[in-house]
Amino acid sequence: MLLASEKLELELKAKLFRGFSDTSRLSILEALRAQPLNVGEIVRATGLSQSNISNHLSCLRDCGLVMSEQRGRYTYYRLSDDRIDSLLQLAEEVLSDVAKGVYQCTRYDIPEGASNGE
Amino acid sequence: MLLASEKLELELKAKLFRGFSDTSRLSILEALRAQPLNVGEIVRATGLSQSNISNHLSCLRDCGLVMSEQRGRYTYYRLSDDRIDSLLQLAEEVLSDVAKGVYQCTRYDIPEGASNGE
DNA sequence: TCGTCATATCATCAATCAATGATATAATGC
DNA sequence: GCATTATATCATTGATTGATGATATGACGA
Repeated sequence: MLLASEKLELELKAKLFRGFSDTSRLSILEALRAQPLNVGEIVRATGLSQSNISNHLSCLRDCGLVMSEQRGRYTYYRLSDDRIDSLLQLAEEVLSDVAKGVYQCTRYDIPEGASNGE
Repeated sequence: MLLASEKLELELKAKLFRGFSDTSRLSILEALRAQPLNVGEIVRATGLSQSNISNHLSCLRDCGLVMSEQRGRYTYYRLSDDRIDSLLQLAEEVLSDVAKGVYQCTRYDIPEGASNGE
């Protein structure tokens, strides 16, 4: 059984991870790893729709994963902290090493450029 | 725009994070951080129902976050890798430091020496 | 073999979530 | 002011997900 404070911690942690748990948000985060971008740039980088991006960005902001800054009519977004980058990095390592099973589950056979390019 | 292989990587990463993105699963993982436990012990540690736990455990196993080992009629579960622990650790640090906003969103009123200033 | 304990699975229902298209706001330049 | 561009918000819809209770499986001891 959990104390209220522990429960709250769990909820926060879950919320944090939920920020990472969607491919659209992940691709936004990946785009932002390199540099801050405005929304239009993110749209172009990810190929997702503007409203979709905008929705996810506000989710990411709520989760504390990104910060935004207004410049004229552009809104620039960046990762809120280096540790966000570290988390993504660590996840990659875990994936490539530990979760071979996950890879196998969804193994693909892509010659190259197969599957419609989107 | 993403290549197919990048898209797959994103999906795997999202799947990995999804394992962490639910309070029930997180409390299971937290329980397992200290030591391997069987299902009944996890049920007692978390206060969740047996079938709920069992469902989440199979999800966690599929995601590669935990491994199971049969011993008689008990099934013991443990974290599949130290980096799972590191991820949880890092998430805690990010939370306590970066995501003050998240804390504020859900501020609670713990009497003793809880909140840092601001 | 029978009864019991430990765990897994299944079906169902409710809740949450993501994508979309339409529209709103707000800054800019003419 | 008006048109344009950049971004945010909203409502709707479909999909995914989590909790639950019931039941199934499988190991163990009597």
